[in-house]
Amino acid sequence: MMKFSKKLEYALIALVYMSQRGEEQLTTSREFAGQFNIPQEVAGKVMQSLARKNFIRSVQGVKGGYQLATNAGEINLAELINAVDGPFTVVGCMSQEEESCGCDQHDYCNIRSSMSLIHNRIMAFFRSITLKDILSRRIAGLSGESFPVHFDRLLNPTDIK
Amino acid sequence: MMKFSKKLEYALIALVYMSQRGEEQLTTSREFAGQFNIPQEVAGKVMQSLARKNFIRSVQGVKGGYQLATNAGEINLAELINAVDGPFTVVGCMSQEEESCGCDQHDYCNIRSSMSLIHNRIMAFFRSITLKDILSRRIAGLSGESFPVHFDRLLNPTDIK
DNA sequence: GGTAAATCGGACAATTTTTGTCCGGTTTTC
DNA sequence: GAAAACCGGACAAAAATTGTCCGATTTACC
Repeated sequence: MMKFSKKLEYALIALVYMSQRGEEQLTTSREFAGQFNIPQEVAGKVMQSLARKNFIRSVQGVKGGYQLATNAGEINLAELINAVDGPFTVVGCMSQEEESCGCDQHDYCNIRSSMSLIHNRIMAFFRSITLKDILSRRIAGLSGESFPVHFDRLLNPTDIK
Repeated sequence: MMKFSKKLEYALIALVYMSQRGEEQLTTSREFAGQFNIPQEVAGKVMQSLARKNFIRSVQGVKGGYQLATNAGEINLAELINAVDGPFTVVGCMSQEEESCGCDQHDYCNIRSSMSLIHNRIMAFFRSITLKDILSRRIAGLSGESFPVHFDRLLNPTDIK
């Protein structure tokens, strides 16, 4: 429940992978798929999504491949989710117009305004996480202990638009 | 993608609904289902889940139904998700032991530690939202404007266990 | 004591979403 | 011109979600 999609995982893995080999390096979807045991076609599509949003640059033809965009480090998780999975909604009626909503019955959406709030919060959270954050967290290493500093700014109320 | 499940929605609606009619009031699953146009059996099962975790109290037999537990207001969203949908994981390998993970290949989990961090953050966020919060937000009314004060404490680093 | 209304709980069916596959096209290097 | 790459649509398979069915138990009331 509420799991990240595989496509998103693949996209993150790809971006991290490409970050870790030089900026200039070209990576083919085939190579990426091989390295991480991901179905080639799927890897291809994910990278295409990333290219469409200019998170990475595609080079066609033999000797082609993908290359990290300049300041890819600033890509945030919200953009990434949107690029790869389409719009994120914690609850169905988040995207629609005020009244339509799809859910029936009178008192319904009991919950709507709170859900909207939660939705905004999570969006703000995702917006605040950049690829650079993800990268540097890994460099900082290890799993168990206390909370790394550069995550501390996440989700303060002013982030809400 | 990453949507809350219907069961969770139903559970929230139920708890809010029950909160809004007196504490002592009994609510049958049939009545609840009717009010909100939810399939009876589903409504029943959701309420059973809630009862198993003692979020609500069940009274069997004719004239039976469900009753809000005392200080139900303190139930938090994380508990609720767990009760209704089972354990929450942003990414597959979150629940397993260190090594098994399920994902193959060498460099893999590129991403693991960052995902774990994100997972913890979201958990902390959900833990910090109580039923009371959801309720009062609704009373505070309206949608558009600035952020209500009682949500401000969410997600500061010390929440991480 | 029997009947009806309610909670329980398991098995299963239907639907939707996610994930992966296939195939043909275009671009470019050699 | 052939091979290796990106591109993109249609579709198939698998998994998860959602909903249905059925029978059992508990209890109020006649």
